Amino acid sequence: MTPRKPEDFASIRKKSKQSIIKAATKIFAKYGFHNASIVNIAEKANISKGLIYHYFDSKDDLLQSIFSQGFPFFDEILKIDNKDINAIGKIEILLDNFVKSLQDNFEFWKLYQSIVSNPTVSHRLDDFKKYYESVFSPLLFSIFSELYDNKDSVQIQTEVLLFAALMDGVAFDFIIIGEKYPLEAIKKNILKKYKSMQK
Amino acid sequence: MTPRKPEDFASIRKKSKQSIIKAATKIFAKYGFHNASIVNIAEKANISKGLIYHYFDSKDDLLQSIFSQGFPFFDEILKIDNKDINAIGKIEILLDNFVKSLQDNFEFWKLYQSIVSNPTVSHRLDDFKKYYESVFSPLLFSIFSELYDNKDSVQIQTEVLLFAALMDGVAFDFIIIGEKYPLEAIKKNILKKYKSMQK
Amino acid sequence: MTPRKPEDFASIRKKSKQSIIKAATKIFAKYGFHNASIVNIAEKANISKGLIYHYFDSKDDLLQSIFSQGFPFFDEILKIDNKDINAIGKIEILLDNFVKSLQDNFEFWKLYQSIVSNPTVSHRLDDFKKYYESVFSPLLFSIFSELYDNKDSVQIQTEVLLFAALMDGVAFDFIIIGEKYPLEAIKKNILKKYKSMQK
Amino acid sequence: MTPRKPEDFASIRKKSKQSIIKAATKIFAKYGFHNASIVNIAEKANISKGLIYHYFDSKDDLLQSIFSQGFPFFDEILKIDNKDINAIGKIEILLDNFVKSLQDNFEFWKLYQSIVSNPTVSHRLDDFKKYYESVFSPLLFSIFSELYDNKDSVQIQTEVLLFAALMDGVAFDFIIIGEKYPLEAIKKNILKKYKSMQK
DNA sequence: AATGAATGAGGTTTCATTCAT
DNA sequence: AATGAATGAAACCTCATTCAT
Repeated sequence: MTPRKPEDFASIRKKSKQSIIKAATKIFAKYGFHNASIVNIAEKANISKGLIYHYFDSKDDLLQSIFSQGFPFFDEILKIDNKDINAIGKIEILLDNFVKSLQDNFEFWKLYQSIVSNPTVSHRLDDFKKYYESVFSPLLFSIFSELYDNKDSVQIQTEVLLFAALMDGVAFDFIIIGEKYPLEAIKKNILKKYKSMQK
Repeated sequence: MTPRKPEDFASIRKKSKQSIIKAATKIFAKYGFHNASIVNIAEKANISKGLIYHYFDSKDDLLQSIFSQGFPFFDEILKIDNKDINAIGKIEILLDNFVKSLQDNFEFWKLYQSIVSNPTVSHRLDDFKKYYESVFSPLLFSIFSELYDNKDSVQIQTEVLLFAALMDGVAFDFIIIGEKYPLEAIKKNILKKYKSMQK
Repeated sequence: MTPRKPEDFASIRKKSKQSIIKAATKIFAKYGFHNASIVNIAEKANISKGLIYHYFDSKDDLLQSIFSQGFPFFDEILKIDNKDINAIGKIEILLDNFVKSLQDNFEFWKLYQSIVSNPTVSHRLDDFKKYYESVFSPLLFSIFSELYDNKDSVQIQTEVLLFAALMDGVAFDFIIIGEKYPLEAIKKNILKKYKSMQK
Repeated sequence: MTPRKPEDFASIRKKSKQSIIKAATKIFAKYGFHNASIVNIAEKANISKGLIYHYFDSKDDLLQSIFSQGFPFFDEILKIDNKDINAIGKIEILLDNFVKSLQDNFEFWKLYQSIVSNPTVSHRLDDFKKYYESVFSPLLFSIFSELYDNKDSVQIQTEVLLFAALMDGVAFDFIIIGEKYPLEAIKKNILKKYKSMQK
């Protein structure tokens, strides 16, 4: 019965928020933002619905918090530790990270997709998308600049968009089709194509 | 003065249904299925909400009717008149048709994307998706079989999935980004890549 | 192509009204007033719903018209041709007529019952009920006055109410239970009871 | 300050549910099931319409709940404490209980009557009617078996139906006519008739 | 921090009624 | 006389949010 110290409260608070975010991600991913009810989420998190409003201002705020917490998922995709590696090597790492993230954070990306396609709610992702743009595009641009060193920047930009479209498309199909989608085979095929282009 | 004839009624029906479907496609695409209200649609179509229920059983039925009417959009993408053309030629036509359809039926495809990503409503697309599978996959399979005639069927299938992912990704990005997305440049780049692989 | 004479129009009009009333009685009896829709009735009568409003002001008016037409059903129950018959004889005829009417005009009485029990619509029956009161009560009063000639008018009135309750109850149960209800056996039993009381 | 305990919630729930059922019984009885709106009921109960849906799944469920709660009303009619009493004594108690219940639970029986006569909703009473059949019929059968010990079972059954019809008819007329209906006088008259038959 | 009772705006749906032809 | 397209009031129901405890 020792009184809790302030940092205990903070940690409890943080833990509670986390468990709500986790439950909400699952429920939003499963039912879609609109069909997921606050009660669903509360049940999944084993708390009362009132408590959700203790931690989040609104259902919208809860959604936004999920994506605020999602930046690390994104960073992991882009993590290339060895800087000395060449362009193809970087693409390989990128693809590896990407496939891994799709599998590990399936629900998060599923939710992301359903939100980004939903015109009314997609502005909730603006920060996330801005961050994505600010980090992902430059990285890809540098990689493809190295890969095709004789091209002009418009052409490089097209290559970047094409690669991005490919990743988005793979993610899209994987999320819709699920486990049966041969992620690994496709990853290898993509890599092979970029390798063959290099020579 | 003379009472309306059955064919008059039929034409009124057809016209009204079409104008509702048109308005609904726009509104659903703009706001998303759940955030679009029947009143929104009625206002867009300049009719009363009651009339919508005169022609469609429910909001769901209206959505389904939109996709039932969407098969032709899909067929147009796959239309390859000249059968004597080679694999690359077919891919080129396919890409041309695809890009054209994305531009011409932007709202339809935007709606399609938001629905397919929406877990709760996506089963409304089952017929559409089945049709897609039954027509699109075989066509791509035959094209890529010709293109890579030394590969086994699993590899061909992977090529098919890759091409499909590429198209889905391009559609995805175009729909999110809009007019600014360089569809034409990307199309040409894709085609160039497949051409270079052929040799 | 001889032009129709005025009386033809009148007769056509009458016939049309009749067929609507007949259909409406069936549909109202089957679904209840509120759950019966004008479209149901129009379909049953093989006409358009608009035409119903040509003949009747409203759904309510249609209901009222059914009961306005129902007086003869009621009169038939009370028809006792031979005036020289004694009280018991009259009761017997009354019961015979009553049972016959329940069977012949089942739907009408079923509708009557559902309306009379429905607080919101029952005032539509006021005329019918008034007529009932004005004709039925005096008749029963005279019969029971004869049957129990030594009783005072309050006692006679109680006998009248009891007999009425018995008939209402039999009708009620018959309508709910349907064909299986042993109307004839019950009729005979009632009659026997009144006969035994006579002595 | 201290949060509410589970038993507090339970008591709030019980109280609220009861007050809704009470209000709903009144409103349904007054306007009929279809003409009674959820808002009417909420106003009568001095709560919001949302709360009704917090406790009941639907308007239909609310109706059914009323009848689920009505079994005790029914049991009270059949309560005959003294088993040593003879058939006539039992009939007397039955009639007393019946008249008392009609007066005490007027609104409930009025609602019952309007529902049982309403073809579309009457199946909501199936449980209630089954219970009625399973309890009421056997009791009456045993009473009339004792009263007319020389009769065969078909005749006894007819007597049972006749008595039931009489009660239904009395209830029917009382509910329609209201306070002015001389329930007591009629009850006495019925009893006298059965007594006179006994000898 | 925690609960769940209570609210009410807003959405879908029904259907009697009107009206142009 | 006849049709059925078109209207809109009114009903049911959902659910994010508030609040007393």
